[in-house]
Amino acid sequence: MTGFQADIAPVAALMADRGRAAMLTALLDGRPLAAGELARTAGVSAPTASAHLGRLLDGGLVTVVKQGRHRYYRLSGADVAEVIEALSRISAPVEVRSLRQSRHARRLHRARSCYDHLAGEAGVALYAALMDGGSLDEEFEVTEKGAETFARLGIDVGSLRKARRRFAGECLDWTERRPHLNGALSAALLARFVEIGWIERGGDRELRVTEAGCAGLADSFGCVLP
Amino acid sequence: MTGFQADIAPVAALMADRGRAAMLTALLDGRPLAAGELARTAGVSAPTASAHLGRLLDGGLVTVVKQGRHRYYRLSGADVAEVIEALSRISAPVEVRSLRQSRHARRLHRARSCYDHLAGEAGVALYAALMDGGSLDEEFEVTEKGAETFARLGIDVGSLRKARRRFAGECLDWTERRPHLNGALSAALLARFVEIGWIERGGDRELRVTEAGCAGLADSFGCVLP
DNA sequence: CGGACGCTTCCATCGGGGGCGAAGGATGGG
DNA sequence: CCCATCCTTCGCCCCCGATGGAAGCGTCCG
Repeated sequence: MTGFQADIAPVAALMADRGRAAMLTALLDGRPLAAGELARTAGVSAPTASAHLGRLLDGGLVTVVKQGRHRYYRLSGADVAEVIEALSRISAPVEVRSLRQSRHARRLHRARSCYDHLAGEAGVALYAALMDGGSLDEEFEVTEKGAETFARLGIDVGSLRKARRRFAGECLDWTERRPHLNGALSAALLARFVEIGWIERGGDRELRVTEAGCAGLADSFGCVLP
Repeated sequence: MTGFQADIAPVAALMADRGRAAMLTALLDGRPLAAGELARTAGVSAPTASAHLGRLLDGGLVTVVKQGRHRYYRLSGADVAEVIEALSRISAPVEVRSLRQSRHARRLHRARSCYDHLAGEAGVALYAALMDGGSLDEEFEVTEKGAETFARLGIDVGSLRKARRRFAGECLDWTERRPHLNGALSAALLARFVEIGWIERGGDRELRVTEAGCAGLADSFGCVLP
């Protein structure tokens, strides 16, 4: 125990900047976040955030995964989270909008936008329902049954297919660690859900499945939300 | 859990300097250290160390107690120690002389010099034995029995009494949290113990009670060391 | 292919913190 | 009463790191 010597100053220095601390705190729950989001969270410009993230990366506090043109950063391990929590315990609490914060986190977990499509528990559940219910096959092609269902919702699968964008695919959901649906189809679904009042947009990526949406999703896709 | 927000950057900044980190690590076991010692530990000048300690004090990571012309700093609580330990876990280990370090700490705990007199477990035990055995009374005066014992050891109580320095008193032992003996008498005792081979001086405040010393202390004062 | 977007690299600026020497208080010893 | 010791304050220098604008690179979209 006593006698173990470690060079804590460099790691502490990585947490000693307000911007980096905000980023690390934002990553505390293990959910990966894109560089741009972290920049907004820290309230700094993109170049500054990039420099900060580079230092955190060098120091081994975070890891990065490239996905398309995004770079998702996450804490490198639970050890790091423990340090942040221990530090929080002896630090002055700041801005007691914690209630708001936690409510926000809970909502993001349940349903959020992944750029233009649905993610979170709801996204994963919908994807599972689409596959299990036979609306999509394993090649992400719309089945006859699926086409019928989508048409009934007012979604023109034919025009979606003409878009250059990928029609549909899997996207690993970061909070659920299970895939949700991607691509033009998924984007069209979310847009339509918002149009017909099944989903409401909140601030900051928040999405909320309405009661009508809950019933509609169950009715159309056999999708039951937790 | 999630949603708790704290301003960790300022506290982390206090640990982000190599010198301050060394000071905090040196204080990890809860033992108070004087500013000068901390300066040596950190390898910086006295003014620099003073500035660092001032910042640590402002930040609430350490507390200070004035004792004479010394200022003893200690960690303000177990919370702080936990942060340092958590940080150590994710930091690169440094200089694996940990065996030496821990041995040193153990020795200081058992017996060390408190400037010119004996402290640590041995110091506390000797003081208790002197009082319990009736060599000193409650006014720190030497009793008849005590005078005889001191004389047999070759200590001239009379000349000690002539010194302007305080003859004897209590000094709170920082590791034991119990008092040990202070003043001219205590200094003379330590000096004499070294002369007659009961105690050997080591580096860095270390003292070691020899086998002869163990027997002699038990014989002369009824002082048994743990 | 051209435009938009996300992110990074390069660059110049600039403020704050670390460093020590010298001097000033405070305390204790003789 | 003077000196030694311990620590702090003051003053100054220096350098690292934070910052954002402009430009470069890869990716996605149409």
